[in-house]
Amino acid sequence: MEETGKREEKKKMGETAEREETEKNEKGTVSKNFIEQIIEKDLAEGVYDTVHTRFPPEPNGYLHIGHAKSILLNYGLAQKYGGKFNMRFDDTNPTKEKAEFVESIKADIKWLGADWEDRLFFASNYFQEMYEGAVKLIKKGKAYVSDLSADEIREYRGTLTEPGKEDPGSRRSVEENLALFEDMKNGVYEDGSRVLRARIDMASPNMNMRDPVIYRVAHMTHHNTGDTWCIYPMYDFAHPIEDAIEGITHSICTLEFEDHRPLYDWVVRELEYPHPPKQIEFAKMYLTNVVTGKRYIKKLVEDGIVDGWDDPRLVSIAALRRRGFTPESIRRFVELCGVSKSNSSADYAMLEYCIREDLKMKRPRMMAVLDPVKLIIDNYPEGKSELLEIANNMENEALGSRQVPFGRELYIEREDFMEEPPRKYFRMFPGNEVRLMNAYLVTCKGCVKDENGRIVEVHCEYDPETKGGGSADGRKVKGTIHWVPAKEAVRARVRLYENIIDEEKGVYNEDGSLNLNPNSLKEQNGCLLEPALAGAGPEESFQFVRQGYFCVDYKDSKEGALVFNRIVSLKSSYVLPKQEGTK
RNA sequence: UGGGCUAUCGCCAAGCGGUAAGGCACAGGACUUUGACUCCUGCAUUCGCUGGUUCGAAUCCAGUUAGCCCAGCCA
Repeated sequence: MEETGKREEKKKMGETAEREETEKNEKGTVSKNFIEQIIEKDLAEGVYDTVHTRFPPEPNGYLHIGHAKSILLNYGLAQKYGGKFNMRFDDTNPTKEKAEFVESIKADIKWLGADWEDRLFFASNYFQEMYEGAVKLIKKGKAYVSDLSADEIREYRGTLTEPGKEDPGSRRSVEENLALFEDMKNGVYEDGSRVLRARIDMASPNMNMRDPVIYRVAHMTHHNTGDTWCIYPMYDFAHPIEDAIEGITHSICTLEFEDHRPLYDWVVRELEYPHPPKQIEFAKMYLTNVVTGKRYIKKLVEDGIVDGWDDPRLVSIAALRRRGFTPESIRRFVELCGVSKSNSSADYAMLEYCIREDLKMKRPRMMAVLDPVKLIIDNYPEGKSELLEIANNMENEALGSRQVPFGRELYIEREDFMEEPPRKYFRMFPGNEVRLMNAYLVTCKGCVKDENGRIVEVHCEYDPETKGGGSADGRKVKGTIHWVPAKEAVRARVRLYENIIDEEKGVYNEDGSLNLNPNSLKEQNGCLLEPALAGAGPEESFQFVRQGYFCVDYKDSKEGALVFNRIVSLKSSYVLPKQEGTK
């Protein structure tokens, strides 16, 4: 919502300043991105009277975070200007497309929250109109059938610095072209033997304008049209037609298509579409140090390094979802990144910020001990136990509370005890008093080790007057640590992730292979959770107090055998000194 | 070496001739029953570089450098 901000003008600046003022929203975002500026200008000047965008993926793979930006941009623009957003599969090349991807792409986009309502389209449903468009071009003398092989076409095209040569097919008559194209359509020719080219300018400095191929022969079953066609339009010819048919106003694509815009405009002009759509290019944006290449991910899967396209260390939409990212967090991320024309790549820290921000108030904050060591409260009566009522989220009462059993024997985090603490360590060490979160103040009395010197028990004494964690006499403790009851705790597996890429050295090695981080996955098996977590269901997420945000893995987690993925750790300004110990 | 595009803080990004927004990250400090959160504070005399125009330039002009994209019958 824009703030109305009708304040009287203290400045004489007039409208400009006032308008800028009203652009500010609560989040402090001030300006419009360049696409919004173009749209508003178009609307103001009556170039268009509505906004209609689309997301046009080819169904040839899985969507990743980079696509999310395009999806959300297109959808967001339609929303913002009260227009429409279409979902369209750009399936003009049957050799690369599969129906299974159609479904996964739809699922991902739905999950992200982009709503195409009833406007789900396939470019392949426009093949007839595209064919007629091609015939129209031929009749206008703007297209011709070429006999050149792919290699010859490349040769004839010239180079970046030299103009191309005329294709011999270019001299054919309209009638001959019509007949030949008809034959192409009727399956007379083999794949690759003939193509239809647009007649533009073989000497153009823009390679795309050197009589581009607009139709090719491919005897192949199409996932949508089956064997109806054996000629298929090329992207450059098909896309503007698709946009024009659907009444798209602003056809947003990425920077690499800038050189294609003259061709896009040429097609729309030659085919005389009354309301020409406008192509606008923006810079796609990625995260630093992530893997998105299909080949690379395929290899990671084959090598057993990841367990599929949705491995939580990957950044496909499915992987982000499995890791525990929310649609809201991704939307926020895309929004924070902005839209521009300069190639850039965002810090992963920005994404982490977004998910922490989203989950902070929404999810319960529970206690889970990842690396447990037993804590015994020597002066707590043997056999006694009590139920503590603990708020699920101290900053959000609406999340209610749960009960946690408390007794003489608990588990705490191994790293929350040190026999010989370094400076500024204010967790448990002999003689120190700390708070067991929401329970009691306890004073550490020492520990018991096994024959290898490994600590097996930590001992302490509690102050019965401090139930709930507060002290009657007002004394304060520096440390508050989390715990779980020994008897009632629930076992779980927890996966801790680091970037799959070794960030020090970047994504690729010199030989082009991936520079993998061997520690990208660390699985902890004997984690202990407070009992309230026992019923956590698939994709449910929690803050594990002092540890981070975790999400139940929907693939591997089962009732009684919970598996959690760490979405992101909490920020921390404290670095635990290196422990030399039994490892 | 042809054409297109881009250069503003470590990472994003506003700015559109009137004297460098904001976010992330980072660093201090306050608060704290999460070393979290929250809250303060700090963080580009300078906009790739060089000239020019102007009272005034990140914004205009000229030149220069760097990066990205284009020679698929891929999208």
